[in-house]
Amino acid sequence: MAAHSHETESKNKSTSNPSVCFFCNENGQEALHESYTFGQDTRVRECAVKLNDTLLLAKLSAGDLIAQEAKYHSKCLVSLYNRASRIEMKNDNVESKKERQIHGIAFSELVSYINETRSCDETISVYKLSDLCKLYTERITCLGADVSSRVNSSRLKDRIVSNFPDLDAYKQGRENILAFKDDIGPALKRVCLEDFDNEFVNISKAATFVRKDIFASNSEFKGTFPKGCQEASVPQSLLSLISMIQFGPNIQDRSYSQSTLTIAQLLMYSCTKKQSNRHMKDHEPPVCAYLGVMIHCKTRKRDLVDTFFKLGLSVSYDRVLEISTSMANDACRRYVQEGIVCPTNLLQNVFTSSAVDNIDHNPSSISSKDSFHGTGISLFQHISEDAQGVVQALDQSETMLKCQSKRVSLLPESYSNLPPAVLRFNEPDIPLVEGELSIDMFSFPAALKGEFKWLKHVAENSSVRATVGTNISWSAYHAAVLPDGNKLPAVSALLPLFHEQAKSVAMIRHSLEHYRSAVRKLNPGQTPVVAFDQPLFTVAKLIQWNWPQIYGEDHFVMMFGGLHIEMAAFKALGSWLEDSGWTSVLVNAQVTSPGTADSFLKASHVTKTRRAHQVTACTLYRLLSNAYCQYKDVLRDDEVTLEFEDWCLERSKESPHFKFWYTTLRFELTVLIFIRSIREANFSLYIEALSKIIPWFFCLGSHQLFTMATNSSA
DNA sequence: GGCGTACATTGCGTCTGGCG
DNA sequence: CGCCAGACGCAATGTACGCC
Repeated sequence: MAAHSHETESKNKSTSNPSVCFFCNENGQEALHESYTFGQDTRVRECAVKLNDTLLLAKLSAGDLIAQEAKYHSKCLVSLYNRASRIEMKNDNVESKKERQIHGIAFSELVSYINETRSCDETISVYKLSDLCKLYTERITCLGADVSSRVNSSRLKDRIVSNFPDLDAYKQGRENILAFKDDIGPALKRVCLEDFDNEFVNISKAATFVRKDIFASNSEFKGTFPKGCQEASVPQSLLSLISMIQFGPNIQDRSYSQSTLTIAQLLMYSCTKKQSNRHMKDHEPPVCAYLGVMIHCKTRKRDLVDTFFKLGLSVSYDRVLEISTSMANDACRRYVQEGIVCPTNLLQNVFTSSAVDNIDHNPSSISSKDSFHGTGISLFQHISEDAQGVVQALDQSETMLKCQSKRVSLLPESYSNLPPAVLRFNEPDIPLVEGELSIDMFSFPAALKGEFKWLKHVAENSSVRATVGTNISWSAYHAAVLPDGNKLPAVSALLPLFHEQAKSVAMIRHSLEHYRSAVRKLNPGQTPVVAFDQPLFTVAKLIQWNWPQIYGEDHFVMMFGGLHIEMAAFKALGSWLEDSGWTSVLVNAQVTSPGTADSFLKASHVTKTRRAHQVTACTLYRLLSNAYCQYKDVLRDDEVTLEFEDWCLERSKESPHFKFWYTTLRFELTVLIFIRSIREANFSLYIEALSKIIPWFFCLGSHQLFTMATNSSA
């Protein structure tokens, strides 16, 4: 292909002394040429490698062509080049179709460029072939084609001239110049008058070119940020230009960095037709909309959004409000259409549970006039590897309806209107539990072993300074042990809040109703599961027993919330440890102050209490294992060594003191397992741990809790 | 007189409809 | 699409009043 161009480069010269051709080893009829240039040598070597011609490679290994004073037939050389290029063609035949397409696009753009600049009076309508060639090559690179083989300029010239019949090619030295016949006169005159800066013309040409692309493309914000929206929102030429400015023209990979995308979008946003600061609504790239909405969402500060807007980084505050209103309207419209209030981030075909709680917002302690006692309903979805869930099918066509008013439309009346309800019986018939409550201890023993492993891990590692990677703390250890598949985060959503206080029959009934319709939509066939705190749980249970046909125990599962069970368990543990000297131990060991230690007994601060019990468990285990080691040391040879657990049981029989603290350790670990079962969303472990804890509620006087917890485990 | 409570005032910022 | 004025909301401060 490019063979002839090289042919002309190397000055051919017939030699006087007849010898043989380097390639065909014959003298032949034709004239022999001598090799003069290093370029030729390298090219021949490349071809030899490509063709895998061992004979030729062996000859070449003796030295370069010039040093060997090699002579050749031009036919032989050309045939070598052609064979090599054929191989090359075969290699990228798949790509060639795409390449040809890209060449076509680039050429058509070149033609339109010539047309445009010709009609424009400001620019000169004389084109250097080399410039056009450069532009063409650049455009091809932009479009992602390979330009390792040079663009053939004379062929390009022929193509251009055939497109423009009145375009003439002139030769001036080595430079080819193209000009329209009619324009020659004015062009020459202008050249004579102006000594313009060539580079600046190039810049302005590039700017005009990219600007045209910017105005041709459309990037209206549609309310969502789909994948790849940043690339899609800006023209390819703009991205290439910025990328070239940032990193130089030779970039290897075709993906753009975020900074390139951002700059391109900002440019796109601030391009205006006239000299004004008015933005166009159909030129609103994702980054600008995102920045504005994000800042407003996180800080709620008008000033910040305004500042960003004035700096040309984000959309205006007005626009942010408009976007948020139309998004809210969009959601409301969908809710009204479906008759179900179900947030769009929830997935379908995933187990969905919910929690109902009261919201107390009491900003001023002086008067509770402005305080807010509302109700919040949250939905939770537990995704795992085998239940990934599907995104809800939404009609994207109608999203972001143009709304004139900035007022948010209303939620469906079925949601916002609270139907009144009162209990029919204050002491309803409580249905008996059918069948017997049997719980197989399926995973609890393994979990207990896991806890002991943690204790052992702590005992082994706590003496040395903790390095990165040794997870001492209870939660970090178990998180590290957990297989990766179980670490997917849950999806959660909050339904619109209610002004009504939660602790009323009407409100609870209403929330049950709406949660149920959401579950029917998201995961049909699933039994609804709702978690409550203590006061609400009572109301929910009463509702369940008053209307067994609608909310009966076979229709709904009411759960006592995990946090409250945990608190109750710690309280039980507190009353178990009361007056045992546990608090004074904590104070003497300078773990806490006396006041805080006392608060652990009542579990008023859950996190602190949990931590205190974790520390206690570690210490107890350490004392235990020390004692066990001593026991093994003094053991006589003829006695049977007891296993750790058996030894513990044996010791418990002998010493009440030992039994007390061993029981404490077991209880603490059980509570920790319970907490872990919630965190790992392990339902069978939850049931088992709860059934282990419930007897404690019974023993330690908290009768109400006993009933509630039993209810929620049944 | 000190303290606690209820209500009014003030300053600042956001929301909203309307205008150019 | 951008800007503006008035409405509205919130929190801090000021003031009046009753009780011990």
